[in-house]
Amino acid sequence: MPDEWLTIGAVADRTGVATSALRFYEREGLIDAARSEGGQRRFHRDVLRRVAFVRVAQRVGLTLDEIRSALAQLPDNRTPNQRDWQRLSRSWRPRLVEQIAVLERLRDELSSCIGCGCLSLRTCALYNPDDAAATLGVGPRYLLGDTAADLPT
Amino acid sequence: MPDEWLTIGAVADRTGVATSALRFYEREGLIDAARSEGGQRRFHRDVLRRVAFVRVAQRVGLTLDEIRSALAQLPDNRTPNQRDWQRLSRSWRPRLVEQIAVLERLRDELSSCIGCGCLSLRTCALYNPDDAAATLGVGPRYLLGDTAADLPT
DNA sequence: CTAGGAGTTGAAGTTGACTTCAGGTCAAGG
DNA sequence: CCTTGACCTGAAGTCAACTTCAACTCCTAG
Repeated sequence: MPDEWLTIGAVADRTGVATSALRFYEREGLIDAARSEGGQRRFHRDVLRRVAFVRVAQRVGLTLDEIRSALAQLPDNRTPNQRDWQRLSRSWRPRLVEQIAVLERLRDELSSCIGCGCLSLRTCALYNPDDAAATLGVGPRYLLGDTAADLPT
Repeated sequence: MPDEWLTIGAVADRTGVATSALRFYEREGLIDAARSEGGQRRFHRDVLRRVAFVRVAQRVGLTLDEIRSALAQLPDNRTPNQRDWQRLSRSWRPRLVEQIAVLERLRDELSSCIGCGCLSLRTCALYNPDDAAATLGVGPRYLLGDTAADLPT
């Protein structure tokens, strides 16, 4: 146990993460802690960076499961350095880029759908997200069961 | 009850939404259904459009609560027409645009953070999302508790 | 030395959006 | 008429990511 350990409250203060969440993270194997003689948690300073990593990863959209896997790739024989953290977080970028693309597609489909009487066409890309770009002709299913009579004049 | 009602199974087939979800939506007041003599649900064709609306709204990121509120603005004395649906879905666009902006900001901060040794600076915009652009000087809190000694050489 | 704020545990609760289950009833084709 | 797949209900379960609770114990400032 290093000379300058942190209590759970100190970690909570510094990271802005509730103590209950920190205990939860420990149970989930995302962080770990030594114990005082009396059984209280004593955190190494490194935990601050780990917690920060977890929170940012969550913002990117990773689940705790995925975050745990990512953290497992850190070296366990030494304190992770800048390059270690970089390697992990660099892999988030494609994911973000993909998420942005999905939302942009949705935004654009929404526009064209507003023009087409939103949700009233069998082949509406909005309601048929999976193959929006690919299958604009005839889908495998008549999505809304509309007939030509349903369409606005 | 119109001549051409739909059973719950038919609605499920046409919309791709499970019967259990449809019953749930009815309980939640998102859709409604008449009943047969024997007590089985009989849906008007309009429900297809409503269900489609719900699913697309979910993709946009609305909660069922919000969707219920949106649906409440539809006229209840007549079948909603194209303009009615348009009005509702048009309001989604700013929301989507905002979501996209958030992700783009995150993406860009991630890039610059990779350059700065991700998660190691007190003022890291990544970990301090709320006022990322505003407070690049001195934040109200020393986020990670890092000192100059922690920074990579 | 002691008060009381900080920390401990395991279990249960929360939220959202459903799904699953048990134990029935309905209804349409043969 | 009968079978059988579709449908019914209310209650309970699921999942993720925590929070809350009760009933303690620790530990440090005064």
